[in-house]
Amino acid sequence: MDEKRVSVAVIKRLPRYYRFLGDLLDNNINRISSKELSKKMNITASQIRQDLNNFGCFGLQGYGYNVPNLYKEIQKILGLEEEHNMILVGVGNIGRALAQYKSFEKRGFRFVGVFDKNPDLIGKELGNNKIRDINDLSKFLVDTEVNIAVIAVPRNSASKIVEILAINGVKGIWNFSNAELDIPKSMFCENVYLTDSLMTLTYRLHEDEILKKYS
Amino acid sequence: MDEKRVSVAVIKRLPRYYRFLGDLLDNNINRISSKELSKKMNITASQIRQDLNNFGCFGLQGYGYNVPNLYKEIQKILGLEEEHNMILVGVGNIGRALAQYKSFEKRGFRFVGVFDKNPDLIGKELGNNKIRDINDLSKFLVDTEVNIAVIAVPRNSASKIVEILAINGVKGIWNFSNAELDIPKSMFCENVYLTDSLMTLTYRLHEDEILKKYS
DNA sequence: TAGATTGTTAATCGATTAACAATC
DNA sequence: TAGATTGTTAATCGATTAACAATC
Repeated sequence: MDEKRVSVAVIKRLPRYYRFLGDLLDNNINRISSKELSKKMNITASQIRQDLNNFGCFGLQGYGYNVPNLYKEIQKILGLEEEHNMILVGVGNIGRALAQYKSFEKRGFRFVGVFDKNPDLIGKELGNNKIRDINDLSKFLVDTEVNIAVIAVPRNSASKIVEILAINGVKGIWNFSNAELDIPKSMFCENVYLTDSLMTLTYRLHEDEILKKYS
Repeated sequence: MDEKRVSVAVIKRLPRYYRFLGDLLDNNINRISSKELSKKMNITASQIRQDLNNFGCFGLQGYGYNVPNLYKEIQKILGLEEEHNMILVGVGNIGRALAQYKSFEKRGFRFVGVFDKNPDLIGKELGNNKIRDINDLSKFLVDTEVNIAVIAVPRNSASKIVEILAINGVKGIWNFSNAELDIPKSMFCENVYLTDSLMTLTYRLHEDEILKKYS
């Protein structure tokens, strides 16, 4: 019944393919072989072909791949042809930045609501939205279809919000809080742990020293 | 000569261990076995022990791990005991959010300089910093030790900045631009591709549909 | 047709998990 | 000492790479 799942590693590479193909398009390159692309992307041609063949046969033997076509296919695979209604929960530094990020609109991501609990913020403008009271979130979700909730609240407020989202059928969470959210199986959560990312950088900066010490 | 490198997978898990151990500390839990921790973190106990033993023997047979001690060790491994001087390049939405992010200070990350090319912004305050002219970056780096540069400029301005950083001996780059930076071997770059992250989420939201289609 | 490059199967490599002796 | 749990070696699993027949 279940299709065999595509591995996380593959899925994480898809947006990168999409970016490189976009660049090729911008440069009016119409055709590319896995070998050429592999050189540009610094991965093996085998991996490219294997990755793509999880989803279909997009190439042509003896020719390679048609760039506009492959670009379009990956776009479809990534779900970028659909419109995505998003809400923002938590108008802090990060939340504010995301709400004002211009490129989202272009790609069909639209903030349809913005929420915070701070009375000083409620009613103020943010991007195209008036900031709403977080207490009205549940009510709002009844009337408006929302695909993705961007969570940018402090660590300990996050789980309560997930509950509300779950009850109201929001399927996707883009989590910028530092919390490890407990998500029902019907939902999907993509975490952006900024401090984790920064820490892996500081690790690398003194890796040699550390490895010498513990060896 | 070279120590055997620790795999990326392990390094990416370290900050997560650090977070969980921090929680345990907050709850005054002093001792934990790999088995208990594995249950909390939803990974295998084997993996925890394997991961940690890349860096040393932090446990005690028959007892488990001392939480404060292990926390401290991971802190050291991640390089969090050192102070980190950062600069921000690019005062857009994301840059501004990062510069104002409070938690950095607490953990020893300090913005010592903030740069942009926009004359309207130069001279204005951002956090504890006056926004400087990007043209003064090179000069600034001669006088000030900088460990990490946060790059939050548009895609096509990024590579020029990397050049300047490289010449002036900045070792770490935390890249928020959409560009794939070409980095000299002496430097380390941690990328935060926000749109990539969002795309993997939209992929998941319609994965079943896509797999059915291509199966 | 000859040359190129795919899609796909098979081989290799590395990471995760299991098992267990060492030892607190 | 008996029980628990580590550190570490061995087995398994999955992902990456290589090879090649199919085919444009």
